[in-house]
Amino acid sequence: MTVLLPDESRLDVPDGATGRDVARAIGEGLARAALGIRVDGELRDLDAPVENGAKVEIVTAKSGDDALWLIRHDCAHVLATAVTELYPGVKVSIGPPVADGFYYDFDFPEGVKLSDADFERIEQRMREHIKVDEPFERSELPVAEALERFRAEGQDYKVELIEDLVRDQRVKTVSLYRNGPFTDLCRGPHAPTTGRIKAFKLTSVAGAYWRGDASRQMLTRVYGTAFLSKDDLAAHLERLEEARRRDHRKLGRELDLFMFSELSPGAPFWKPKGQQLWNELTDLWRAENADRGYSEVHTPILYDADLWKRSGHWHVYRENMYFTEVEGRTMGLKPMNCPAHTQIYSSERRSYRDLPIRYSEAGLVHRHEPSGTLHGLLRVRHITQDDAHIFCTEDQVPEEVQRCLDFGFAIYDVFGFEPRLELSTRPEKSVGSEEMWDRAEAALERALSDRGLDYELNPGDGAFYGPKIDLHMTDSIGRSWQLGTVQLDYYMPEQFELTYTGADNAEHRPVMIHRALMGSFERFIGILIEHYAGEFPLWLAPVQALVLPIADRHVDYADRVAGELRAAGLRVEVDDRAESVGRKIREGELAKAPYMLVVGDQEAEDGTVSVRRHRGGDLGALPIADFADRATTEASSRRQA
RNA sequence: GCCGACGUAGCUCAGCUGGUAGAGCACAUCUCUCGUAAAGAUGGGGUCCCCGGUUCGAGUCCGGGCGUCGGCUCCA
Repeated sequence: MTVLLPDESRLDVPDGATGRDVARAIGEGLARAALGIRVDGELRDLDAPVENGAKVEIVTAKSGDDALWLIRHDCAHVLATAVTELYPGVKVSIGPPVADGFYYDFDFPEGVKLSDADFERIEQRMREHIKVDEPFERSELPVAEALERFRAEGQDYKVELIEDLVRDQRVKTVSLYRNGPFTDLCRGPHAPTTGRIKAFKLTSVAGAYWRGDASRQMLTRVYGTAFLSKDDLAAHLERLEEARRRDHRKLGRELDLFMFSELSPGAPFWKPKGQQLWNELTDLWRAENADRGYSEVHTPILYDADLWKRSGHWHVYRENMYFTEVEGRTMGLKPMNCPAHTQIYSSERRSYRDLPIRYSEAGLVHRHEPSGTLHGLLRVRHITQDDAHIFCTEDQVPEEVQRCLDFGFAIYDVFGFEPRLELSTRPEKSVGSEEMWDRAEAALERALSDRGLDYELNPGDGAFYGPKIDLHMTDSIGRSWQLGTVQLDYYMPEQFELTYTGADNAEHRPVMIHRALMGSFERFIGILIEHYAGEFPLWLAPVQALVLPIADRHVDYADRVAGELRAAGLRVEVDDRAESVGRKIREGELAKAPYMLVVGDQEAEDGTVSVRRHRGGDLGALPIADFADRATTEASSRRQA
């Protein structure tokens, strides 16, 4: 028979040939290096047979993700091997490869608690299994036999998995993989032997629900990662270190931006420098909203529970809201701004001539996020959304949605974020007619396709009241975040009986578009801190220039310099402590001050400043006015170079 | 909320099997007046997260709570 190779050439191989046979036919070296095969796009074991006419690609260490997937899957099995040996009576469940490594979920016997202190012992045992290079042997077993086997071993989770396979997919046989003493129910594929794992490390231990279901057994998940070379592992650990170095919680403390108190979990306290950052972002937000036809509003945070009953939040979201009694009335803190904006909308009679009406608000909402989910600025209970609601006619929806997307792109562009779009459609639990949803989804699709935008489809992931487009972006170290969302809403206008008078002099229902682009100021700033590693562009930097007098006699001149620069609109501080210049520079660098201006006898005499750029070193002396020009020009352009 | 770990000075952390708490940095005072990443000396500073228990005695052991961290679930 014949197989097709990636370079389009054909290769004749005997009938019934396996991937290994194909590799061998190409070259003995390739066969030795092979980890698996990709047949017509499907990843398989190296020893799996190939079909006549199939496209066959040999996966080696150079194959990137495929190779990593295989050895990480292998490594998960090796982990389970070591754990089952070291902890008799442990039950195994599943152990897949994931984005940066793999995990395996275990159910340890009563009384056994695993912690990362146990990793060394487990890793040692894993190394032994890798060193002896145990082959992964695949076998097919009739379902009945497999069930009997795992029942006898007390492996309840495996039994459940097989039972589900029988029920959902009507399988007759299941595949098992054995490596050394360990046999696992597994679909595969695997690399030929454990020895192909060239570098691995267990990274953390955590709880995880069996099958992701919070009502079921909590298992112990051990995370690890594996690579094809020690260098790759080292590079990965270096990346993790980089992420830790950029952690906004650490930088927030070091740069004096914000803090938290045990007395108000999930609610940041903004210190003067952090507030400065916040204000700059607010200025950007306000200017852009004004340019794009939004009217800024400001609404209360506390409302009678009746409002929440009407908006539906009481029924769906009560558990996550904060309530208080006020003179016998139940009042609730708003978890969203939309009901507030509907109040303004419906405070007057509206004409079709008024639409679209666009209300923007830096809306303060409170959501009782579960305690275990709080995470610095990225997951808070006190949330300031860059919110807006657009009330428009059905016909205006596509254009308004496009305007929202353009707005989002413009904001992200300021920070150099690359956006990615997802369209989410009607979920199972939804309100409104089939026809309405079809129209709404079509409107969103049209908004996307008119702009020629690529997007991913998320069927069934929309909000209960309407479909949405989510805006995701990637930061400077490759992490993806969901920031913005543009949602169509046909429900809230109905609930609040919003109307406008049409050209036909009849009452019509407007459509509401909810949109947030940064998501929340808190989260967005957290992401910015990590994106810039605390080294903000000049326009955002809380302190733009530090003036460093060399000796006490230069303080007057330093104050004069600071005064002139402030008059030019720059944020400047003078370090007038009786410390050495070396010390002041060191601390200025650690505080990531964009500019440091050293002034001594020479500068005072010439009316100059010696400019030092953060990370850029000494740039030489400039007249004060020249530096002011340079810095104000730089700060006035928000867009990244 | 669930699983696990952790909570000691402003920060980073040490404190063995229970015997009245320590370092570096930071801070204060004094001396030094300094040219591109840390001058020197002296000193102050603790409800060892909170509540309860065991004990002659608890930072240390036990129980409960709160918070933080890593995950899981959740994010309408």
